[in-house]
Amino acid sequence: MVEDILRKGLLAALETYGVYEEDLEILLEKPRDRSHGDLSTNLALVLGGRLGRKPRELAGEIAARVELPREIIESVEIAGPGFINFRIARPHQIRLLLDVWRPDGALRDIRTGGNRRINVEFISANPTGPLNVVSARAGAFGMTLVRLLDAIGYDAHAEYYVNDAGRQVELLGASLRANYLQLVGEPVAFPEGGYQGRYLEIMAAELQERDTTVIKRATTAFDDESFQRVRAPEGNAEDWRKLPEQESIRCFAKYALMKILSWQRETCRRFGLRFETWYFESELHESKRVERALDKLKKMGATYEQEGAVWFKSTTHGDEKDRVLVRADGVPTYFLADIAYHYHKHQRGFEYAIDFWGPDHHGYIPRMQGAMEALGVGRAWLEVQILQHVTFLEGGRNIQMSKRRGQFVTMDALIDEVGADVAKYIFLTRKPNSHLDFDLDLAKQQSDENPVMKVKYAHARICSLLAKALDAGIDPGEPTAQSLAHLEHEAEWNLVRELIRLPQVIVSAAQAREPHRLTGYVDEIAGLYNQFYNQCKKILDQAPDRRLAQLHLSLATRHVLRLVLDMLGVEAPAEMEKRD
RNA sequence: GCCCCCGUAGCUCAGUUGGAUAGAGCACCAGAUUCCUAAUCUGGGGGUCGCAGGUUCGAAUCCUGUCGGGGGUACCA
Repeated sequence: MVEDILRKGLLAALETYGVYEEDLEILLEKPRDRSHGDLSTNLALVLGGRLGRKPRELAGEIAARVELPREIIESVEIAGPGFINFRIARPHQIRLLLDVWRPDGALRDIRTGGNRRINVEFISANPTGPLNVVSARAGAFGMTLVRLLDAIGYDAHAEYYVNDAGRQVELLGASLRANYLQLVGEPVAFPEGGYQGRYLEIMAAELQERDTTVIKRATTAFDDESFQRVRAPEGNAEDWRKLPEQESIRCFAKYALMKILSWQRETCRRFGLRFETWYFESELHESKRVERALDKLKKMGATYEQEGAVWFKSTTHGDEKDRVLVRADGVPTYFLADIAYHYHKHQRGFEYAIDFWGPDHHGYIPRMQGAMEALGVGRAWLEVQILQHVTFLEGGRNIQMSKRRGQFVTMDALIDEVGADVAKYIFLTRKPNSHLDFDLDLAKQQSDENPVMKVKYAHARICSLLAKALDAGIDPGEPTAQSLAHLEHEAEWNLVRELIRLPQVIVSAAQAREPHRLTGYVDEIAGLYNQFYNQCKKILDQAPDRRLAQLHLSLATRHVLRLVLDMLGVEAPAEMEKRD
């Protein structure tokens, strides 16, 4: 690493001032302004105050004293109030570019995670209806974060938690049953707070028309392992109808759950989301993990009883008030089930867990981390990322979403209308905790206002150029230091400088949990490539040396674009339809 | 009341964890195509970084206060 070489050289130069490694951290950063070189340090500014020296003078002395390999650092300059700027020699920049190109190069060096297992849980929507667009943002983030963590050497595991137990599922069953009874002319009162979406009416109609085949087909959709526990109840809707009310509701609920989960899973698949585990809450109850988690908390002395309920002393673990674990009527709260779930996550061998939650759950963080602390796992084990809401605009107007009223935009509709790629890309242009206005009209337009198109186009352009080269009998082969030594134009070097940042961009995006740095980066690359392409016209007509260098630069650019687009889950097309 | 997020160009947002003259896209103005895909490129105008203090060599960034917008604050799920 160039940074390491610089640090070493600077530290050696600092010894004369009695300043050593442990005294300060040497920061090296890419100056915003290119004329300030490739890397810059503020060290003289920091040290100036401490040593009672004028920063600019000190910088001059350090710059004169520092010994650096000429073939790597071409120049050392002082500038401004006392910055020391370094320029990386071009041959070394080429080495760095080749390092990005090679599979065993820089991208292997950033794999420092030691294969430690990290669980990343996202979406985890209630199984009471089709996934809505809010889940799409969580999906885009979660999946990209998983890939980022893998890229820096962790073993990241995508997980989806299914709340398939409890009241809401019962309510779902009751809602479907009411719809069905209505159809067969035996109307009952619609359950209070029930789910009124059209999807339940349609589901009821299906049950009425083609009972058993529909049920059978739906059941066979769940033949892989993590879904073994999802099964339709015996018989058909007519059988279920005749059962005593509670049992009847349970059958309808089971069926609805199965159907809805199959939709949700299919929607995720269409959106390019792959979960290694779908974790079912019902399993927590059946396996007695909920009780055991409670016992453990009791044993640790973290609970007390009051007014018939069991409370968790979350105030001693950083929460503002204590929370109920078991209600006075003996029913465990969701909080307790969540504790059991996360405790089991830890027991399953994950060294770290990241959860993506909606903004409505941010108040939940202290108690959840507090519970992990009380269980001896430690609060830092669980990291929670809050995803702010997305506002969807159509025709300049806000679309309000409410599941209860059955008025919401589904994730499927979003995929149908704007495409998974565009949706994912737009979601990933903002950091997770800021609000996002998603303009549906704009995303639908396949126009130049659509940011993903610029990047896809740049990729397609490179593919087209390389195909043209092959047609002309020019096979560029692999980039080499020799071929790239013929890069000349400023636009070419601007591109090189950005391409070699890839490893750092990946590391910083992964560590900061900010996948939007990838979209920013890839947009920059596409822009720089377009500038190069426009300024160095007619690549194929150039002298062989120049032509080869430019083709190799194009190959390297394509490599970087593909790599990043893969992480974003966005397709990199070889060609685009020409517009007009 | 308390907690979280946000406030940067006309609009949508970046701003490399405290750096040098605050950037990009869109919109607006002026240009570029006998050319490997113009979904592109070149140039231009446009700012009291909500406001006021503080911390220091240096603040859009950190601290305090304040104003404005959004969300949360259940023995709900």
